[in-house]
Amino acid sequence: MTQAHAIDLSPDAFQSRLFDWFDRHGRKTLPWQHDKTPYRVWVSEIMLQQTQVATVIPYFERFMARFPSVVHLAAANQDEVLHLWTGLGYYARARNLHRAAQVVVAEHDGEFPVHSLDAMAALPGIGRSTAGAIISISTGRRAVILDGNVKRVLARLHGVEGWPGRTVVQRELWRLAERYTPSERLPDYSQAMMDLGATLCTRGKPSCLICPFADVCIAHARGEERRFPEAKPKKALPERHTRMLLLCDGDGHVLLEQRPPSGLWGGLWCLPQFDDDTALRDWLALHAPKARLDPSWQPFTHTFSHFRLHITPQPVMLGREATHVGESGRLWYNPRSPASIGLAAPVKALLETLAQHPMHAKEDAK
DNA sequence: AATCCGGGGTC
DNA sequence: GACCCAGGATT
Repeated sequence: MTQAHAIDLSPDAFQSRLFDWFDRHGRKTLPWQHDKTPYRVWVSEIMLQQTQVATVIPYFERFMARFPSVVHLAAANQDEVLHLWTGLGYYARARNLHRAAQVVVAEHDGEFPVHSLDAMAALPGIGRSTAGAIISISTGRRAVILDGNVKRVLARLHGVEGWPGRTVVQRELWRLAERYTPSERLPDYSQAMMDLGATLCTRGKPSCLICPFADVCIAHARGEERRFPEAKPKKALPERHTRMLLLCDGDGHVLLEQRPPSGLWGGLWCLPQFDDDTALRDWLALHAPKARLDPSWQPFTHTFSHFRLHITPQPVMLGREATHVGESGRLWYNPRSPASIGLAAPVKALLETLAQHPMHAKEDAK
């Protein structure tokens, strides 16, 4: 995690520009933006976790109509809470919401502990950022938020490198969020930061031309808005192995099979595949008992989005003897005069290799 | 401190 | 099907 330059913008100047933008362009009429009680703000914040505003609105209104207060919610059956959540997803949120309501009633006399960030964050489903949002928006007391929107804004503004899941990056973003948070207009500030991220400093196509911070934004100066914040590093892909049978007849034709219409390589033509050498030999014993196995070719790797496939090509020569391979979903392919069919990428590569180095009955393949 | 969990919308 | 989205809980 590094920052190339420090930007030349004091917290005062930052807040001034942000409020000016918010007063003109911020969202102020969302259902949870009037009557901003801790209860209503809490429910909205939980619903909005990992869920977009447009999706949440009708759920929020139904929820408030049925459970107007934390006492109503605490007294409800979990089934009914989940029923009102159906379609919103992440149902653990609803279970935590219900449990937290019962804790608030049982341990806090039905009042959210908004005077303690720690007490708020101790409630099920409420973490540091959500606690800060509830406190700042519903009470106006100074509390810091750092949700996905704020992370994106700050990472771009300061050119903060690294994935925000990493501790050092997270710590730096919290430090910046703390630094810019004012002591006045807290409800507007929290809302403005989220609005900026949600409507202007968006992930895909940020509207830098109308951004109040375009002149001081590190990411914009570099023309690299899309690089911030960095995406989660892709973890090592699972490994799988397969053997691909290059079954060649006396005319140099190769047996192909068509894949099922859906799934991996759906509908494409492919070499017969086997999990291991035994399965391949069993298949040959059944369909081409007189075939001769050549030495297998050098294994190579094909990478999918979700796993890596190690492929060992196994050439097999047929003489003039008859084979017992059915016709359905199979064809004999001539590598030197390719047909117009869909081929899986590694299969295409193997067939091209075969076209350049045809196997002969008495010659070992490479 | 890093990983896990997890559902709908959108392109 | 990949990727995104107002994170928290778990280990």
